[in-house]
Amino acid sequence: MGRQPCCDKVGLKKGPWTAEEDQKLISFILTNGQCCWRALPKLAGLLRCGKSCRLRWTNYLRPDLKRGLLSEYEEKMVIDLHAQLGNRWSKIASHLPGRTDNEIKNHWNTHIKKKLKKIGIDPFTHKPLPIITTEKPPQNHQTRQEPPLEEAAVMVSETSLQSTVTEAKQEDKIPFDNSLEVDYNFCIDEVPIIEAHEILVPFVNLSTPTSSSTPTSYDVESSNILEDLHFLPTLDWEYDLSNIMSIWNFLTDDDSERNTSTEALVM
DNA sequence: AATCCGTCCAACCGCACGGAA
DNA sequence: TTTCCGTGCGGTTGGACGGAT
Repeated sequence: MGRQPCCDKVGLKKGPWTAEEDQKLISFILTNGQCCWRALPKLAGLLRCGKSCRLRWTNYLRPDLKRGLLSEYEEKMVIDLHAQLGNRWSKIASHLPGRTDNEIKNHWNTHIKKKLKKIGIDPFTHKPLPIITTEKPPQNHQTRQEPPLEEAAVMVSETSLQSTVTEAKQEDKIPFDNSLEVDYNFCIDEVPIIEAHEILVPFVNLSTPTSSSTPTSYDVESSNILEDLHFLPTLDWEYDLSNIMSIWNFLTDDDSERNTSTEALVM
């Protein structure tokens, strides 16, 4: 049967938005609120499809958006959330007030992926990348003795990942995929199941507005995330977060500081 | 100065999902 | 239950920009 296109594309404008178009969209939404996106362009006098208007609004014009590069803290959150949630950018964005899924996705693809690769971590699995040597790889992986330092560190994220996937299967009805169970490669019996709201609460607390006009801003510098997370049951959060911070030092430190970070990983 | 090349990011595209009829 | 519509989501694209040659 085929779906109808979201709008009649004939005569509609594509490409970058002009300041005039932006102004029309902003003033219409501020006056009338976000109504039916399909009808909006006509009502607002725009030669755009509704989808384009929605995207422009949510990704660029919304007044509560933060602009500019992600802070260090936000990047750390993105990495940890990606380890838990995978490429579910909208879910990740929902934990970062004022940031859009598109923005986070772009930042991941252009910055964070490179940083992770640079330190030998696969950005897709959050596991160490295979070490490239001139020798042939051993036939039997069980002969491997010690995991690289990064592997020990990223186990934190894998733990979170497993619990979140388990939860997602229950709540979001993700189709069960046996390959997931195999890939994570650790015993889920040892992993406490954490509900989503238990994970989110500390970050929600952190987002206490610092000014009434900017409800999405929060004072990252003055927050003590370790203290905020202590209420969580059964997990040694201080230890785990210290490891996360150590991973982050790998991402942000220059080479002269890297040895210090390495020491932190083996504590 | 000109060209090439890589990076970044706004915007587009197609699919999936949920709700209404 | 089925179909249709509106919206959301994630992957991809294309153009602007800046640095290297």
